[in-house]
Amino acid sequence: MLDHLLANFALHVALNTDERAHIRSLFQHRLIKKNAILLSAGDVCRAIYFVHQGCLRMYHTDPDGSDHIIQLCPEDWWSVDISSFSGQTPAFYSISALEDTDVLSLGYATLEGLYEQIPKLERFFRILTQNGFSLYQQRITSNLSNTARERYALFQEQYPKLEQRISQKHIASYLGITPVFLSMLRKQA
Amino acid sequence: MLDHLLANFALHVALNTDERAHIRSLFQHRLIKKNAILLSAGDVCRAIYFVHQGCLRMYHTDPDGSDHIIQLCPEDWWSVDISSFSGQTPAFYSISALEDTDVLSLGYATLEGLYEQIPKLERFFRILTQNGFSLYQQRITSNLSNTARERYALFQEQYPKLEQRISQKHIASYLGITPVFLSMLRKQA
DNA sequence: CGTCTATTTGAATGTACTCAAAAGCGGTGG
DNA sequence: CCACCGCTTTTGAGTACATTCAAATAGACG
Repeated sequence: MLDHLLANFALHVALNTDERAHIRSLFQHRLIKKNAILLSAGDVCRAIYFVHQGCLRMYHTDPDGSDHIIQLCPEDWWSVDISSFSGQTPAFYSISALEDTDVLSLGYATLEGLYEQIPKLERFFRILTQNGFSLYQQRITSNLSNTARERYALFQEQYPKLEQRISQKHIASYLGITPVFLSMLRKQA
Repeated sequence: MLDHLLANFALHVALNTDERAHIRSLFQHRLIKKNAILLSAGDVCRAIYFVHQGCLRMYHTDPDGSDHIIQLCPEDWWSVDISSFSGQTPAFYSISALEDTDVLSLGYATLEGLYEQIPKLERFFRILTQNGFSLYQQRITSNLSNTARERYALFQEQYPKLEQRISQKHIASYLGITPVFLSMLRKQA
């Protein structure tokens, strides 16, 4: 279970045996049942989550009551409301599970301590954040220049197989269209 | 000129006199004329830019030839194609000046060296990236849940006075609508 | 099974776009 | 200093993409 996590760290920084053992000892395992809520908007996001198996969604519920998914997190993705976590302030987003999901979590104080103990991790999370930053830029650009049909095709490329695992209404929410319209797109595809 | 820059660093990390002097010595000043191009898509983004005065835009030109602005950078903002810069690979975005603009630039190798010399800066840029990350999340959420009219109102709040400085077609490009439609929205406002 | 939610289908509507033409504005050169 | 050229903005008509509403069907879960 922790091997996936360590492999993820190894993508950007080299860790020795002691460091790996230390990191292993700090992450906590949690099983999140399908549809269970890991973070509710308004609460403080107290941990970052690494998805070992399953899938999380991070989303915002607007005043009309409709959800908009900002991030889908299948295996090996990190999920956190970064603004809430880094300032330990109330969250704008909620996080819930789309399938039964195994997550490894790391609390705020623990991570701040880790930055002191293993400064390389500062680098790791800077790079991780940069990559996410870059992905969001591409998504904005895609939302500005592509039609719903094109964005749907991109979703299928970027998340292969995920379409079979989660409901259409969640895909529609990620794409920024209505489930009704997605159904129509699929019919004509 | 460099005081704005140092004040920006001071927002997230504390620097001593020596460190400040060292940082001052490494940034280079450049004046970018209105409409001049600082980075062309396809080239490698070799530096990060801090805007001292004026305004930059970062944008993508799609296959149809239309531009989509991903970021507007007035005074005290940082601009860089992060993906191109961090991997020193060809850029997806271009950067150009919307007004005559004073920028302070820091080259790739210089920054990597700085991370070694002053590890606190790793922290600074992690936080800077986290903040940008969070802003992009909000922009995606806004694009998904708000109409063009609402997004225009948000733009006016988020960039007060900027509307008077740059052309409507660039505002439209940032909002993801056509200049024609923006003109119509303003008329009805 | 029965209930609840998700998906499909169709019709009417709305938001934003394209195309085209006119008007406004800014810079440049004579 | 004015006239001209090119680019931006405005205006209007017609169109396309995506939504809402409503009802029927299909699936999931206890």
